[in-house]
Amino acid sequence: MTQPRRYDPATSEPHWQRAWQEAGVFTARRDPDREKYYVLEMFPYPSGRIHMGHVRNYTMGDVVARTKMAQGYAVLHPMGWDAFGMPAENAAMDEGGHPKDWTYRNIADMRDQMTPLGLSIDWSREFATCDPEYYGQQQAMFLDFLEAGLVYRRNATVNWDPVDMTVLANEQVEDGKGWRSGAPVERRELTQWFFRISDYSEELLEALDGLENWPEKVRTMQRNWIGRSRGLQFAFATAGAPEGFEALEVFSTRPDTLLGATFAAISADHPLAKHLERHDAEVADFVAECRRMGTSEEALETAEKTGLDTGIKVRHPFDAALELPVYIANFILLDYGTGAIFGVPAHDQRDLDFARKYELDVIEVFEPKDAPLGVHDTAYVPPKTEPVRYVRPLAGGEIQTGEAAIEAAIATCERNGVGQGVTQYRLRDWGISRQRYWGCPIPVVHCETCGVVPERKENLPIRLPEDVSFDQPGNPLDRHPGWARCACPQCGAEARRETDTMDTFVDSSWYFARFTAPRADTPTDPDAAEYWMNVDQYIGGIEHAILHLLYSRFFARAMHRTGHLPAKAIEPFDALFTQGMVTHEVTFTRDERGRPVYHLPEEVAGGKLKATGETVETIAQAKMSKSKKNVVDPVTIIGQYGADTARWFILSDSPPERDVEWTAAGAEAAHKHLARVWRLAAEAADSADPASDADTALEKAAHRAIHDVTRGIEGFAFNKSVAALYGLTNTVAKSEAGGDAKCAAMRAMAQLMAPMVPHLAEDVWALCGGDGLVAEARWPVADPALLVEDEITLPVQINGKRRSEIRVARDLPQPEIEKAALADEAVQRALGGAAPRKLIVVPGRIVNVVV
RNA sequence: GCCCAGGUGGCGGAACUGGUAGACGCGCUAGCUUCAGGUGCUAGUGACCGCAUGGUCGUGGAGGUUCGAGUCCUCUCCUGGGCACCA
Repeated sequence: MTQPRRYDPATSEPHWQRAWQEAGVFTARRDPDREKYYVLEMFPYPSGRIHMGHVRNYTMGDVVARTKMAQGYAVLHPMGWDAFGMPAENAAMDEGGHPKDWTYRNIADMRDQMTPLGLSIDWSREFATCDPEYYGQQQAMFLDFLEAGLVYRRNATVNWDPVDMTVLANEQVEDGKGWRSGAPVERRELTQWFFRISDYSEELLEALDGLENWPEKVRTMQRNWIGRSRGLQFAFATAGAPEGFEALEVFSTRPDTLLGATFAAISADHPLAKHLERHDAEVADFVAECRRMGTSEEALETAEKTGLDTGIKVRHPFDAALELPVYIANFILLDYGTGAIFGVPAHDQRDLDFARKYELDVIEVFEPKDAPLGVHDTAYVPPKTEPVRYVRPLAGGEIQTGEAAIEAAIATCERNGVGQGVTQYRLRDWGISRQRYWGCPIPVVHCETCGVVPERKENLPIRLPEDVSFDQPGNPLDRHPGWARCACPQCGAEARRETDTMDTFVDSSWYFARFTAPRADTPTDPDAAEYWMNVDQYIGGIEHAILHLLYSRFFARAMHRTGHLPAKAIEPFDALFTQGMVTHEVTFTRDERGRPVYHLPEEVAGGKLKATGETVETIAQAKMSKSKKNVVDPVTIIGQYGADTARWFILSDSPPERDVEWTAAGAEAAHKHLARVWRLAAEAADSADPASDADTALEKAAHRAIHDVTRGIEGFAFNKSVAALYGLTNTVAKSEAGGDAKCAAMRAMAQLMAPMVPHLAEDVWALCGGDGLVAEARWPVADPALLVEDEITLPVQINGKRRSEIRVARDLPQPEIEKAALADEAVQRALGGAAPRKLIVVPGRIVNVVV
């Protein structure tokens, strides 16, 4: 290739992309002689446009993938599309057209936008979850799960929009109203399909300890989500309750506070509430009110706590004379515990708020060890590990921790025949039914004589019908004139297909396994799965910390149980990295009512609106969103500066796990730096300077960079790698070394930059005499002999404040260091002839003189 | 409301296991240079006091432990993420 005279990404980036493609460097190949490495970024939803968050995610994955390739691994780095979901249906409703066309068009567009980034992706493995070849295999697994007893049906509540006659997602509920209709949302019960993830609660919890290469915060979040708690379950005897409700089962994690109970409360969905509702108009009204609240836990917890006295009483198990009123309350969850609790206002804030509102007693059970209590508006809830004084102890000593008191209380209750200690989990079974079109059909058939019958595997995939319309409310599959009609797989009589489709989380719970054999005619291929699993490095957003990752962990276990994954893959992601968001400045003015009016960056200059000169307000860091007009389109940036500038900037500033703010100035600076590196390479190539004394220093700097950059990449601190490369650039620029030495340093630079800015790295490599493609060059290893410094600087502190420093040989013995420190002028002055009170020498670090 | 993070110069951030706070970059200032069209190079740049040697203060806030705290402990304020039908 003829050398261009300047850095010209518009020409060189497509050139090198063609060269990689021709050499087939990114095609994953199983190679028994090499160790494999599977890098995976969370696959995107095909919205139609890539955004900077994608660029960040895929660039990070690319850095890992390219580094591992250079280190000699057989790398699998695939890409696909999480293609089912509501936006496609919303688009069909808003703009007409078909979700399928919309989705595949978006996929094509996004692939076109991603290609210029020069990612090391093996595109031959690409698939979309809406491909019948994919979701057909998912249906096959569903049948296997069903047979293994991992799937069942039961009633569950959904958000129901009474005007649109449709089920709403939580995000479609705004302030308790449907987002399209504006009608108040109701809770409604439907029979739905569930995966038995709660059977695995304990295992999913315990296995978290083994996930050492996951962020601790993700493990903590999952631990809390699974929510194992030890408590007491027992039955209150009721008085004045309808027949069949002589006992009320309650669960409490704080049985030690039982003597402070002043009321009992049940969920609005509790069988007792449902019974009462049929005979009591007041209860019916209240329960209906509760059901208008929406189904999310957030909605329940933030709503004002309300209740209704049922008139029913329960007898206190340790004081038969004491009767507690039973309330129906809007903050009790049916799905957790037994859907009924006893309230202890003194030691639970929600219970206290409730008690104050309904003028119930507040009875203190324990108080701080050395102070009397007196609960007013704040419940006393010390950590369970803190010793407190029990003034109304159920069991155990007077002063004990909550933990000890709970265990003592459970033991006492069990001995007295009042219930038993049980372990509860917060984790609920995974409801996968969706009353929507654009999802994977659940492959079962409803037959009048045989009941619910699994579809035969040879009939899979059960394809979505193409002739559907979205101009009417409700589920198009339900409305479709012929699709649901079928023959019962068991008796052959006419039957009806299930019209629910699967939650899209199901699609994303096994795609990583499918990538190991994307065209197999079974869900997975045993040999491929054995070779490629597990994912060595998984990278994605922190917003998936709980659901997606927990579901995938469950799915991998279920797949193993049904023979689709080897035992080693039950924890499918060996290492996880959660990246931060890409944010950007938001600029806005205000309208006459004080509401913000957002402006595009190009409409603003110098803090003023170009059109009117009005001063704009700014928010420094906000998640990019269309409505705030602060989206930076990667396609624009690539057109302006090239992909490498976008990649370099997105890696350079912030640590990968933190948010990064996109700034125009930063992008500009990134581009200038890349151009500078290119110039230095060209100068080095042209240099006829002979070898000199400076050559060794430059070689040392290069090896220092090899060490630092490698460490940065391996520790997921790409920003530190970038900083080290800036350092090397400055050193080369100032170096008096000869041409050969400079070329050698620049070749090292090319290798170290290759994972981050692969196109520029090829330019530099070619300019400075590198062999072949840098993409195929072996990763450099630092020579330890070139990393050591002979002399070091030791800071000298006087009373903990830095006052001076001394230069000493690296391995100077401690007494010599002490002598050197005490001889220092600043130390002499501080001591004024006296001996130091104390002398602290931390070898290689610091000297502290205490006077 | 509950759970999980994060707060360091004008800005993004660095600081390994408690050991020189501010690496590296942006911006800014000054100077030099120029096939000024995304210039390039050199030097300086936490705040305050001082002519200077130097000193005082400084990692959201308040306390504490330590020879020494951005880092550990207690309390507190603010910002972000998740909360099971958004993906």
